[in-house]
Amino acid sequence: MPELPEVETFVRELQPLLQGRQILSGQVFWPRTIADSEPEFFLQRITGQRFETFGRRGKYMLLGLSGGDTLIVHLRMTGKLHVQPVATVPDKHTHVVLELDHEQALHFQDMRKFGRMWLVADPQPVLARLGPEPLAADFLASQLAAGLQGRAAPIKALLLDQGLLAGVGNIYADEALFRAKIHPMRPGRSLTFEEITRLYEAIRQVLQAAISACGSSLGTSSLQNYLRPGGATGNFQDDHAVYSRTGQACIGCGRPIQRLVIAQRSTHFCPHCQPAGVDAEQ
DNA sequence: ATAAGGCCCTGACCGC
DNA sequence: TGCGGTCAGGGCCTTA
Repeated sequence: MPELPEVETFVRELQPLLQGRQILSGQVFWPRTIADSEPEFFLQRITGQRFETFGRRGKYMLLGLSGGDTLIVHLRMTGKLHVQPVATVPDKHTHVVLELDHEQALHFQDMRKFGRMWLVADPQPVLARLGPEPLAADFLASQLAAGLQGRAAPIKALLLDQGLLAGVGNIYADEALFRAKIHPMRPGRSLTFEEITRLYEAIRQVLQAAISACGSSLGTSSLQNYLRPGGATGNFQDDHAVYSRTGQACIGCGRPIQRLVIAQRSTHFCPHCQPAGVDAEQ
């Protein structure tokens, strides 16, 4: 599923394909994909604009257009953007097509139909609830500590809270907790500052490493899998220490990786390398 | 204010 | 082979 590293990879790889391209027309096949307006209005407003700038906030793609609007795209679980020849017939899971100049088209494909698009003059209201960017130069461990203060929920659940930290999802929450040697059930408020600092470093390192590897592709089919704009897979799944490795040997101690459900999300960890600790309330 | 559970979706997978 | 049930989960909503 696309998290911060996958969205960052999408933005980086879409830029050379889309920059300067003009939107000539469009079609919306699943109206709910357009989050904030009627599809007719969305298409009428986006037509004629060119892709100019390429950014990301959390798991949101921010595609700046020449008319001053921003096309915001959230891929959620199975969303993908692909640049195709204009003659390519959209498949049953393609919900938005934007016809571009140079005989090309941008296809939004999303088997699960959870993905959303917004066309806005000001992105801020859509992004208002997001917490700090974990890779920003001015993001500090003390901010993470402040966010965890007084929170009784398991640290794994808190890492998934986009208001606390923007961009971490199920995969990188598990990977960061393993690297920081923290049990996922630990209440947020029980973490010492030393542990929070370890977690802060682990989050930044694992996200950066995943970006360098162009993200993680884990699905069993091309519809479910995260695939880059050109259809290539990411490579970071080969470096996962715990995610989707239930029963396999821990890379640290050789004992089997275990699976828990926390906040309705599968959670993978090593009970030996990530001990619950005396402070854990469960 | 936080926390927990439901909902949206469809294809893969499992057991019979 | 066919079929029903379960699982996957990000963000938003409701409820306590």
